[in-house]
Amino acid sequence: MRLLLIHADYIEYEVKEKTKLAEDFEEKGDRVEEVLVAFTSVEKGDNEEVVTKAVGDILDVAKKVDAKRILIYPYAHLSSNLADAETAVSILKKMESEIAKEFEVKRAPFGWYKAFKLSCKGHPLSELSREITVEMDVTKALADEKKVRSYWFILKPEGELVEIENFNFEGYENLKKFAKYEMEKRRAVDAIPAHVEFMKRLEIADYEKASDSGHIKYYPKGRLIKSLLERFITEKCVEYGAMEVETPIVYDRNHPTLRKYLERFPARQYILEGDKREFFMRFAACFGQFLMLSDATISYKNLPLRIYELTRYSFRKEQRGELVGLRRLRAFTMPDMHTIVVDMDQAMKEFLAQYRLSVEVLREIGIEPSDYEVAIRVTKDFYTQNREFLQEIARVLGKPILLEMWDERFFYFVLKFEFNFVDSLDKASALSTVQIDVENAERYGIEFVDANGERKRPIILHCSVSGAVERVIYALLEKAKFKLESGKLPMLPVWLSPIQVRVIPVSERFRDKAIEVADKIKARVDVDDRDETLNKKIRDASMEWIPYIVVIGEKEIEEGKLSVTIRSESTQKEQKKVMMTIEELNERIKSECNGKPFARLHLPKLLSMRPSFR
RNA sequence: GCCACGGUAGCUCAGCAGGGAGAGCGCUUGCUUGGUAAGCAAGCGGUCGCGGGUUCAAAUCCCGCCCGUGGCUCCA
Repeated sequence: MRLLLIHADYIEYEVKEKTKLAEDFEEKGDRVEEVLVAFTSVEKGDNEEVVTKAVGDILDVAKKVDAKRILIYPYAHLSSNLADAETAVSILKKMESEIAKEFEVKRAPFGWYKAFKLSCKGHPLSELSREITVEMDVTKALADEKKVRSYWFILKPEGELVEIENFNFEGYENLKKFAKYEMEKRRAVDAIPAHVEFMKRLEIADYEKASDSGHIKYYPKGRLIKSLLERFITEKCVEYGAMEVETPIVYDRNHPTLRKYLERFPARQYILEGDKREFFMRFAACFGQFLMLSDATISYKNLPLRIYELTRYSFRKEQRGELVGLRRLRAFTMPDMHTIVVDMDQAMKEFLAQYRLSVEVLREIGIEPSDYEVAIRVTKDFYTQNREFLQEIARVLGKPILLEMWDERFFYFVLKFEFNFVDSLDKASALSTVQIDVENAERYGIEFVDANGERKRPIILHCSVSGAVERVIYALLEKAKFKLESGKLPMLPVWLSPIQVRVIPVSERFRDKAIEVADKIKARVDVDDRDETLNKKIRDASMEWIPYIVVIGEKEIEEGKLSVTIRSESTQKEQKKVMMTIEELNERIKSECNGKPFARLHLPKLLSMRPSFR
């Protein structure tokens, strides 16, 4: 709603002509003296809360300027995002009746062309404009969330549930850090997270000042890593049985179904002005997929039914202070799979299967169960009814789990798990997650037909099998930091290393030979043909975390073998050098990358041809 | 969004009780043609984050804004 408030000696108006939207009005016009005129545009999405706020504002001003009465004057020209006429009239009437409780008030008719004369008093407060918006129902939603009470437990692998203060954390240091972080959310550190330095130095990614905060640019090496992860994660979901789809990135903010969802979750949306409508940018793929499912004809025979999308991007306008490197962004890429199932029994079976899938996906990416901690969030009711099921989950990884129990359900789900990575600064961030949603099938009108021909509401599972791809990269880089601290050499898994093999000629004379060898290696391989010393080139390759460094000179040519420095077996003190044939090297790399997608090098093969991006 | 600290060459940073804009790395050129973690030399390179103010004079002092990091908060 937009308001223009003018404190006037008088206003005089005369109705001229009806528009199509006009409300009934018998008189010719009116003259009101010593009045605060509230020129008002009712906008799309305005509701009772807006009325309350607007009335509060108008009364405030009226009292401050000592006006004797108020006139509500519908004035469309203050906004380009007007509400429909019916809503506008009802809102204006509501304002009138609310103000009438405290103040003398009149209202000019809606939908007429009117002539008016007005004498503005001209004192400092005599002309004011206001824009009244509601943060959806954010305040209410936040208040509701605060009311939900959490109880913290540790679920032991044998299935025993222990109150957190009675759990002995000896031998579970990481879980202790995580639990502490979750419950207290306090931590004083004075360091830049390790991955931020790595992502810049390795030319993976960097901040882009010309964009909004939390939007990142990816250099060729970063794009390559990200692309491989995206392909891998997508393949795993499709292999699991999901149908890949693609849905829009922006949605109507006032779409009846979506609006209810937005109100329920006080998100921080990016808002986009359309020609006629106002849009928000998606924060997950739920909307598009749910809308697609609500139009689908689904039989119980089709269930469980899974659809999947890799969102590039999802947008969340997180608070400035929350944004850090690749850990939390305002635009991120997330695998988002939704599964609809017949009933809670099937939901639990799927939940367990997707839990196992998430473990497997992270493990193949290079993130082991020892690298993360499991959290389960569950309503008290669900826990009480499904104790054995939760014990079964606890057995999968055989390690204790942090369990948060809510006395009532506030979110749309009754059960959720997350895998949380604890980084070098003891900060925890969620990777994989699955939730059992008992609310959105109803909201979106998603149905299936059961064996008796009756329409039923399914239960929906939300699954992000790896969590945001950017966050996976963050976890891999932070994990590399741990390696560095333990005296080993930091590196990425071979299948994700932008350059897998570097061939270095001992001198200019062996350049062509080096290129020839490089062409026989089946991997992402490049050749350091720069005019630098051998030492320098070895050092540079090492600084780039290249898994295999091959040196070519007289000796290698004579022997017909390669001198290979293997990073994963070297330490900061000593390099592991092995003589092997090209075939042996190829075989080794092949086995390390088995089952993972491969992308060719998308940088010039010769280092002399390659720019430095920073 | 709030509080604190930071932003100087492509990168990492020094200079900051006001008065010549610097170093190392990188880049270019020349010498060097090497055997497993930085060969030598010269040169190029800067609206000192942006905007305003104070001053004879501002990278340096003051105000506002932007970006980053930590904390608060938050994380559908």
